[in-house]
Amino acid sequence: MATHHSSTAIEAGQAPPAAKPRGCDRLIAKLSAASSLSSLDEAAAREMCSNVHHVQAKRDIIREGDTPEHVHVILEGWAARYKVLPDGSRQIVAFLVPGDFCDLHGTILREMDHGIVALTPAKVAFVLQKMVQDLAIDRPVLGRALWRATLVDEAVLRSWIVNVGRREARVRIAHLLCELYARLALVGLAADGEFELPLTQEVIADATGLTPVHVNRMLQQLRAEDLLVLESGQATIPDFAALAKVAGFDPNYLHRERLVRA
Amino acid sequence: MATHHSSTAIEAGQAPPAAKPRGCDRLIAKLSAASSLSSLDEAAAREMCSNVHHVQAKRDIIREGDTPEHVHVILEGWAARYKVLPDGSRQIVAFLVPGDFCDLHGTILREMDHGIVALTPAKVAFVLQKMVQDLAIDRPVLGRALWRATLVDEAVLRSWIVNVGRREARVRIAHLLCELYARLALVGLAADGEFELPLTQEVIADATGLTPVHVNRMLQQLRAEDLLVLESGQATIPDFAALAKVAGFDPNYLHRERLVRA
DNA sequence: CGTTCCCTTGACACCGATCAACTCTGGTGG
DNA sequence: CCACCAGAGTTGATCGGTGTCAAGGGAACG
Repeated sequence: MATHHSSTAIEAGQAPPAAKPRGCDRLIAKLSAASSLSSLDEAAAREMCSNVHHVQAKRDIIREGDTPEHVHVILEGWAARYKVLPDGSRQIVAFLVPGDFCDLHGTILREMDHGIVALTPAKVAFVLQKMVQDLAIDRPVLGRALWRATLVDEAVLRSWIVNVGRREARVRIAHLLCELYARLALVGLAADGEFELPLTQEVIADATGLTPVHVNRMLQQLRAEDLLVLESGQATIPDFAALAKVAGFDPNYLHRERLVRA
Repeated sequence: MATHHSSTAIEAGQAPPAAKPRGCDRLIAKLSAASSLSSLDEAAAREMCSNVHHVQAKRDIIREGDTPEHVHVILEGWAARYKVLPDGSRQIVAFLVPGDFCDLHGTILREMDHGIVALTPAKVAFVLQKMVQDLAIDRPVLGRALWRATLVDEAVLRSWIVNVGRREARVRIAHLLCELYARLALVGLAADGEFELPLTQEVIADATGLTPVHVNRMLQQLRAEDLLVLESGQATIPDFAALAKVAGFDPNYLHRERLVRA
């Protein structure tokens, strides 16, 4: 059900009449984070969002082994990259939020080496790979922004390796929360320490390399320390600096030139 | 002590007279893995290797926070990407072997979010970023190969998250060994189950999220199972299929179109 | 009003960390 | 030539963080 993304204060104030697909606003916010886009660039980005599909929660957007013809962009909702092991266990290797690309690498690498699943009902733009390639050539600023997004994704992957490799459970979860807050803030989906967090504890477990049971206990601990408030999919971080300190969170790896907040 | 990279059968058969810097052969082997390079492309790649520096073991090639002016390419020896945590512990997030790029992302991202350290004495090509950028435009096939290399690196990062997140110690190490073998084979530095592995157990520990003590025990176990032979920096995998089975190793994520071996 | 999904709790087992010592090797210098 | 030293590998004893298993509770949904 469309419980997530009830319109926020940020979205309000726009002309309500024309049902303009504001999903792509997130994409544009993200792409213009480094270098501001010209109106032509922005129009091109908007055109990418013209072919929108709705995906149900728990449905795969792409499967491992697929050779996608489109580049997929998350416009609304959450998704996750994941790999499954022979024993059936799952490791989530990235969370995808509005504005994120699922498979920009599909333009160069033939086959998906992992799957992408919708964690909530989601709106996903399907962009023909050819269109992306042409765009990258015709609009170099935009092309560069696309590559930039890929490289930041890579930096996030490195950060995740550190997270699962060297941090203990409680800190690991704290770091994940800090990252999600920072990334959501960048696209206007988090502010004042609050954001929607439509993740089950099992999903968090699969992302942090823990078990759901232990995630539960660690979340309780974070709540007991007043570092986190969770209620019905809404997360509140009362004191971001405090949480960041516990997590050892240094946002430099997100490469936000335009700072959102410390 | 140039103990590593004693000339192999593969390297033999070339004209020995001119001291041609064959370090770049590894680079070319890697870049031509997907699409064969024209002689012009190859010449361009060779030119990238013209400015070679020697780096001592344990010296940083780049530090976190640096804004490099060059793209660095490993021509000989091993290096590692790493991040250090507030408590001083280190997590290695990638191994770099001959043919690998240290910081192709430097052309787009300003600041390094991690350091790169030489694990052995190494030869490193310093290429001006501008040269790389021009090359990527003038020689599109080569430019594409560069991006391809970046995307494969990204796939390897995902694989590492799975490794530290969901595999137990022994299997984790086995998987790392499989990956290294496959990658080295691609550039002609591994064959017949043998390759040089100049890593201390501490380094392996930092890469797998374990302690040196436990790495030691797990390596002993792998040896006791006849899955691995280690002697003075030389690794032998008597039965790759068996090790791959233990590791749950599926090389698809390395995106080798030109298969080296199963 | 039962079913399903998710969160929660407790008892217990175990993998891997920690701490500390010892060996072995190669290198260095007296 | 031998004493010494530093770095790497090895071993054993013990501790603790997470996993595992199992059961119960609560909210949303049909």
